[in-house]
Amino acid sequence: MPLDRGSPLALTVLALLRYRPLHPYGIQRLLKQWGKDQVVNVGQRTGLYRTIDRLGEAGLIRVRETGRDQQYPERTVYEITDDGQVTLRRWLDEMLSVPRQEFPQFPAALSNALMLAPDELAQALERREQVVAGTLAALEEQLADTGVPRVAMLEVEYLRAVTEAEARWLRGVVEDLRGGRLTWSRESLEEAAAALE
Amino acid sequence: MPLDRGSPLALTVLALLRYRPLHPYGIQRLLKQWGKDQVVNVGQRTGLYRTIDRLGEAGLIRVRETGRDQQYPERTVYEITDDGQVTLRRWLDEMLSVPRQEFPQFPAALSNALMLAPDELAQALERREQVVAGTLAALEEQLADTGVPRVAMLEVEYLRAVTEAEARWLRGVVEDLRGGRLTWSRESLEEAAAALE
DNA sequence: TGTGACTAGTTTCAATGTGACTATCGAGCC
DNA sequence: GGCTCGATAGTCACATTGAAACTAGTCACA
Repeated sequence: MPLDRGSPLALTVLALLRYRPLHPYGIQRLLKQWGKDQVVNVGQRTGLYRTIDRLGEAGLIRVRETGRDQQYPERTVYEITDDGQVTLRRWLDEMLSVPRQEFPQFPAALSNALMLAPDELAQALERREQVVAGTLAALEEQLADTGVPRVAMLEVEYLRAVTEAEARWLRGVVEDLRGGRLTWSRESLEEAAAALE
Repeated sequence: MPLDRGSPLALTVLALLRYRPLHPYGIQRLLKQWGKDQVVNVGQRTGLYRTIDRLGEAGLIRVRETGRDQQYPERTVYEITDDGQVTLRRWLDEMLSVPRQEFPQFPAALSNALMLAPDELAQALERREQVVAGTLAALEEQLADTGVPRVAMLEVEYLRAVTEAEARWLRGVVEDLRGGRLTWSRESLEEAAAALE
């Protein structure tokens, strides 16, 4: 059970334990406090506990101590092993350098856009535009907050870059739809489909 | 079992069956032929069969006929139901208009960039740059191929937009790393971490 | 004494990702 | 004839992931 692939959560847990031994709940709190909940799914604790179990079985982390600190329930504190340190580096390097084929919902949905009438599509994309503009603003705000070294904000920079591209693209398409520069009809599409097949 | 959430694959299968009743293997072939394998995971057939089962149980598709055409193994041809038509519209609208929180690997990895030395990070990101440049070129090529109406290429347009943003961002960061405009040391980071906690 | 918020963890169910495995048919090779 | 190869079609098994519900103790406060 060598655990050859690193999930975002597993990577982040390992990295955090490298910084300091901690118990699961503490990991969750610290990750949220550091805003990592933007990029890893720490919301559902189930996933966190399962990840920790797997990391333990693979020997990448181990129990350091277990005990209680009067007012709190029992806590199991984990620490990273040497094996964990090595694996962490490997995972990080691979996840950074090799883009992984993922299948987000939006492009898949877009690829069926022709099912809708131009006006319906415009409405749906406008609603998306609103939300995306909101998250973009939030990202900008985070970047404006100085005091944090840039290297610790790279993921926010990256997210801003791609979110901005999405927002811009959405604006363009909606304008084209509203301006009639992008249209289609059932007939024209049936021809095209027939031609493809 | 009303199946309230649509996965990329489920959406695409429904959409395809709306266009024409077909058997699972045929669905896979046609999706690949239409290049949908870029945006939905049709590579592993297991997922496809399971999706079809679920769609059937939910009453969104039904068996139209099952039989064999001498030289081929037995085939079960499915068709979409009225319920399926309605659900398809609902899913499509929602997937287009409401961005779903997803957790891709790259941002999660990036958020641990400070574990590496500046030079190591630069190397990893350069390797990524290469690959991303390649996929970007492939997307451009698809878009240059005229003959397909624009509405049928929206997902490619979108992917180009965000991929281009990623490529540009990567170039910028690598340049800053190589030029020494983006650096850090263990000490400076420990201070920052302490301040955050 | 009750209520809500925080801490900590478990259980359950559904969906996804991946790889390996079985089996049939037709075509070409020796 | 016997052989392999590739396309067709489908199944099995296993691990991971996502989301929600459920249990339970502690603390603050009214």
